[in-house]
Amino acid sequence: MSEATVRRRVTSTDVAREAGVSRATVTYVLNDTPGQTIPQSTRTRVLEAAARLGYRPNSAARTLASGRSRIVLLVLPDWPQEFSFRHFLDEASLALDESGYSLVTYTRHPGTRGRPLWEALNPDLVIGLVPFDPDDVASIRGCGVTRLFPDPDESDSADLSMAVSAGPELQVDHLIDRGHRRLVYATFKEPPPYSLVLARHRAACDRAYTRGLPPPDLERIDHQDGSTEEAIRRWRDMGITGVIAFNDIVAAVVVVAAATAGLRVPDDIAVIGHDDNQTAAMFVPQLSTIRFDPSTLGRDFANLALHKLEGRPWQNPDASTRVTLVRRRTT
Amino acid sequence: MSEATVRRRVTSTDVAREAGVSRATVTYVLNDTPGQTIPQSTRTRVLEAAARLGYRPNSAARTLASGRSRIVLLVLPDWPQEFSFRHFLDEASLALDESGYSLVTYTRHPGTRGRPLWEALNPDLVIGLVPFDPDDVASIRGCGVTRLFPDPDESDSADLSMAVSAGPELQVDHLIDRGHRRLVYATFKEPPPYSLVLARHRAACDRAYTRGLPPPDLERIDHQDGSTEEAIRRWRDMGITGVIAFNDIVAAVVVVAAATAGLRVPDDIAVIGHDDNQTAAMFVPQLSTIRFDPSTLGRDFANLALHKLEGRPWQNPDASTRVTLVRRRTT
DNA sequence: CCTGCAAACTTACGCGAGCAAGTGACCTGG
DNA sequence: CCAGGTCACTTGCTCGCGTAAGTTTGCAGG
Repeated sequence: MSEATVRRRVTSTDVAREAGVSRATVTYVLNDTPGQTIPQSTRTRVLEAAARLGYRPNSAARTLASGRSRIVLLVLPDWPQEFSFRHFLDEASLALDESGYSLVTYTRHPGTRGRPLWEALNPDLVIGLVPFDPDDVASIRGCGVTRLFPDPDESDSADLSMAVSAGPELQVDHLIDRGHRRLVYATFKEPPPYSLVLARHRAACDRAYTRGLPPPDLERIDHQDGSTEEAIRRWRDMGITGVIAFNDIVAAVVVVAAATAGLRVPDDIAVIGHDDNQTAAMFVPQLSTIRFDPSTLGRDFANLALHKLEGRPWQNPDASTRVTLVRRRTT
Repeated sequence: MSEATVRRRVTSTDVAREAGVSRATVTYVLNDTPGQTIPQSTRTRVLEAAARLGYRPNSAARTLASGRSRIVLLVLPDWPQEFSFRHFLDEASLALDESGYSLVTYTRHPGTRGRPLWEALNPDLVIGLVPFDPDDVASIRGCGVTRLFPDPDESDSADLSMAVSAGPELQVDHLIDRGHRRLVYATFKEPPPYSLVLARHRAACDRAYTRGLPPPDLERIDHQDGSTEEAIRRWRDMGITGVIAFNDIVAAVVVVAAATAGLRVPDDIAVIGHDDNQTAAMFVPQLSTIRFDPSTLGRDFANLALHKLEGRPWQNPDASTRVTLVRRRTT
């Protein structure tokens, strides 16, 4: 407790001296290294010394020596911050923490100049919610990261993407089941469609195809000018009656514009959102949308990471049990 | 380009061998170490060798040897829901990147168990958007981090908090200027008010005080049950005519509930949001709110960080030029 | 009484980079 | 012709930790 003249960081050497053992013993005790027999008395002596001095291992040194940083880097595409995403991250980082890993999130969009974060962090694993482009893969590999997901060399990309595609599939199914045959996919003009938009759109196209319909066009609307109303009239003239919205905000804009254009929702045109945003239930009319359980998805994610990191058993969970339809008043 | 038998990471030793110089020379060239005289010929030889081999310095080794990680950790009280926050982060990390630092964001809420991220990252600087609680300060210091902000020992907390308080101050001023004398501050019951909520509320209270009004109560509403309407009737009976909403979503809920309760907005009750959310302009009626320029704030933030890291000059920018009032139809 | 073996440690090396302190070679001024 | 100073490097130590390979002690079995 005495104030040292120079506030130097406590190292394992200090702990060793304090406990009256060698540095190696300290490491063995603190890391529970298997294959070492250490009596309880020594063990407690070391642990108490470490606690007394407030020892924190230097993560850089540990990473250098062991070759592992115990960091998982989650790369997010350009991403509107849905409220539920927080729960996803909470759950994922908690589950990873229990196994000694730290989760770091990194929002990266195509235009980014500058050094990517995986270069600064030496992560053991880099996970993208959507596939990486080839440049990024090369960059990640060049930093000595051997584990990444989705890994283009392993063709396992399907695993996590199911969590992305299940929602759009439900949207399409629901609209078809309500009798709609001609559909569009709507998103915002600004910001330009990023990878998550494209991934959801592709999933919707695939689903429409398997249900025997043509793939819905990707329509980019704007909520500033009047272009949305114009688009809606165009859709009506084309016989389109079902709108798959990228998210609830897009859905809200479409619904408002439909009213302005004199169309009745859902009779003339049905709209379904995605994410079950906080505002979705408050909107007038209340939005039909897709809800997913972020906590469970977070745990799924952590399990996948641990599978990649340590080869733990893993089976792809059934996404359909994680994602559900919420029908309200716009379909 | 030949496929090595074992894919080993390229080190500075490899570069040195390839360039025909010693390792020290490589370090000097790549780091532009001042005080070293290196002829252009050698310099290019080293740089070309590094490029040819695809050399990436090992950040753990560098951190260990130099004692600096070049990582800035930004601790957020809660996952940002505001769209504009992305621009803030983009701009901040870009500006930091130009000086060789990486920005890592970390969402930490009070209940979090598990190892905090500053322990795993060895950041050079930890910045919180709102003040840290004492436990966290101790934890951060215990990890060998000497620079943190706001630093309770330096009483400089005012600098960044102005970016937080300017919005609530504008909200209060606007309502007062519109003739409202009795105000409340509204936020959601779920999730429980976190530090950003409390910080904004405190700022509103301070402003009300300087304008000669009693501090507005912090009212926690719910958008699921009917409690909001009940609250609104209560407010009406108390003579409250102005509602300061924590953000635009809260404002929207209040507006909807006011309509349900039979009050006219803004005649019977005025509501002002915060953040100029994407939905704010689309809502019916369109929400009055607070807009701020996230890019400029991001650059301000980066400058503050560089000031803390390297003692660069810094003067507190005038927050009032970064934050503006957007009056629409709810005030 | 000696051998063998496990328990309970310690010694010593290496991870990859930064940096202080050398070390020749060359030049310049007196 | 030599002292002194730059240039252009290299040698060697260090950061804090993980871990393989010893080393000593105690005890059981033959």
